[in-house]
Amino acid sequence: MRKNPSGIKEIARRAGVHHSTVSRVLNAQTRSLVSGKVATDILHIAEALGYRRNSMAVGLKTSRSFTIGVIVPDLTNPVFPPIVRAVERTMGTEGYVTVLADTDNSMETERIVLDSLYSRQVDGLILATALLNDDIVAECRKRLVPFVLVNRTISGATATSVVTNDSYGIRLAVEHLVELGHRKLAYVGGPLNASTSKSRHEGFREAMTAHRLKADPRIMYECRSLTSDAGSTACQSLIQSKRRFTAIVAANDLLALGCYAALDAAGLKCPADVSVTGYNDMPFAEHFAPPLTTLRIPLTEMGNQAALLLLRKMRDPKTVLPSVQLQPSLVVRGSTAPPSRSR
Amino acid sequence: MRKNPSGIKEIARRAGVHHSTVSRVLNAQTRSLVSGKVATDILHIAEALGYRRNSMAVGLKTSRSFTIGVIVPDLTNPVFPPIVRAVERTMGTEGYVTVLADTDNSMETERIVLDSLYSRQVDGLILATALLNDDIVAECRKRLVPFVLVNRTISGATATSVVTNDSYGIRLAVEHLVELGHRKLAYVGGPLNASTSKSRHEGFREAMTAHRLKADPRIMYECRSLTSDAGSTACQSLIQSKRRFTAIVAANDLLALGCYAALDAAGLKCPADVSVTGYNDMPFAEHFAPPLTTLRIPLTEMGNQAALLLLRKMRDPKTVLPSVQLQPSLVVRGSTAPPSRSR
DNA sequence: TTGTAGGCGTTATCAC
DNA sequence: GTGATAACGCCTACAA
Repeated sequence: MRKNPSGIKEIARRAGVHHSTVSRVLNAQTRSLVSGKVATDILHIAEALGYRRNSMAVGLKTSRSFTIGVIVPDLTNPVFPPIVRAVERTMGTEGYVTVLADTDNSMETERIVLDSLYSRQVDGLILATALLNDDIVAECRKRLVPFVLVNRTISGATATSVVTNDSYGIRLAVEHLVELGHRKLAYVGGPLNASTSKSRHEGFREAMTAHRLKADPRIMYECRSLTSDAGSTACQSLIQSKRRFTAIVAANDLLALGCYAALDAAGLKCPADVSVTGYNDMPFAEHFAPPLTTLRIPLTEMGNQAALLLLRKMRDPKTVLPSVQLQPSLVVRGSTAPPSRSR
Repeated sequence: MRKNPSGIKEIARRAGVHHSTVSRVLNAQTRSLVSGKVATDILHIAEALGYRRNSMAVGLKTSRSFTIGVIVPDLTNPVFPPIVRAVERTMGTEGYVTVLADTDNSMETERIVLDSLYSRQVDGLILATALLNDDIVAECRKRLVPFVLVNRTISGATATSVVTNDSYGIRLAVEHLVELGHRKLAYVGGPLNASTSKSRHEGFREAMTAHRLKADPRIMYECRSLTSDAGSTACQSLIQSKRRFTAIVAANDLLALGCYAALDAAGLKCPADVSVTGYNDMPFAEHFAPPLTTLRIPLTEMGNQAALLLLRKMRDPKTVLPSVQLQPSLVVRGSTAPPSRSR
């Protein structure tokens, strides 16, 4: 009255061999140690029994779970699904399974999640949640779990990460607007404790300086979150400040969307009165009203690269892997136009 | 030279007790069996050692992994992230971890994924991929894994599922259009092997009949996939057919978006020339040009309910759980208006 | 080429 | 209340 009538022992019993032989056959690497006939026999029996190896037992023995964790701050932010999907797929082809965790932007739930993942013996981690100085990352290091950062990195960039060149991206946006004739550019950015927001912020200032324009801090906003609402609020203040501006550089598509709303509410037309640029080229950005001029970042590519790096790191934890930086590209659509004379 | 110097045995050694005692303390349920003093001692040591229970060992022993799988056809379809997120969160509070799998709409990868999940001893499954008669579902049944379907169900609805009332939703759309004065309604739907598409299709015909209108099969399309491209192609054929219609009922927001594109390409204005309704109220639908009139379905709620049902089923696999049907609600925005005189 | 034996970290069932 | 021991399903020297 065995519980699982399809374990390795059961197969051994039916094949009339010892279960260690079965084990060898069932592992591709050691299969060659077993005589061809016995091997095919065993394979057939296993097939007939619908045998599936018990990964918990394997994991316990080998202390490898073939599981990785990916942690995102908010899956409903359209940036993440393509990344997660790419990671899941790439890892899947190598036999890894992906545990997804959404921290809802909370350090505390991130810590809980991390604990849960550790206790599940994940072989590696992909973090899309890194802040500039991030305790969590420090802890991953201490625990010696291979990990790679994606989208954001930490200060000093001392961990291997896959990010895009954010300051360059913003520079492209600024240049585009300047070429259109804009001189008074406002900036609506995200929280400066994330590398992306920080680099974009800095990129904005540098690009302005490079064009001998002034990055006026009075028309630069730092939103607390990367949401449409936050962008809307910022843009509202901007309008109420009565300072002159003919274009808004937003550090994120959602923020840009918020700007749309605020402009609209104030009776300002985009792009006739005010041009707006976003960042990320999120899905469907081309369908917005107006279609959003923004920076495309290769999300799927980021996911793939991150997975590939993690795979290498898990294979050989000692190697120091180079970080990868991908290039954003400007996608010009309907939200930018030459400045209006009247502003 | 022990490998993991923070296992239950190490704690036992330091506390000068047997490791089974430690085990008892570390399990909330059995803690009361141990004397208070010993218990707190052990807890402290565990804390100091940064002890995390090894779930693989626990799983091997108890044959419960505290892991569930959620399988989606395409994570970049904006319907799924909110569902997945809700599932992950609800399961998380009960100590379960969520493995995400994206099948990319392929039965074959779904089967592979499923195998991988089985071998990981998942305690339950949430499937967002069900087709009307679905081998995969049949297999889950055979394997006796608790599962619940979400969004789509199977024919006969013989599995517990959390879905919305799709035919009712489409009826709302039709009624809205009829009230605006439309009589010639075209329909752009999805593949009929999914319950959602089928119910919406039927809902359309029923609603038309109920209003003494004809659901003209010559202006009803069945797209092969629920993508913007497919919708665009369908709408293109519709336009080229030269048949009269003043409104399009699309069975999905992405299809509706495709219709936007095709109308635009043909020089037709929405809603002035043609009204369009979608389905799902995907994120940012209100930002489209024009803002999309569509049916809102409670995605987060669906995820939560599915998780809750699964939790109950895992607790007691014998109970037959009732399916849940949620109601969609019409969100009227800018893509619908009274029909133009000239059409 | 195949069998033997021990153990991965934990829980469960005894006995003390 | 606590300890001893076996077992979960599998892998892996080592022996034969």
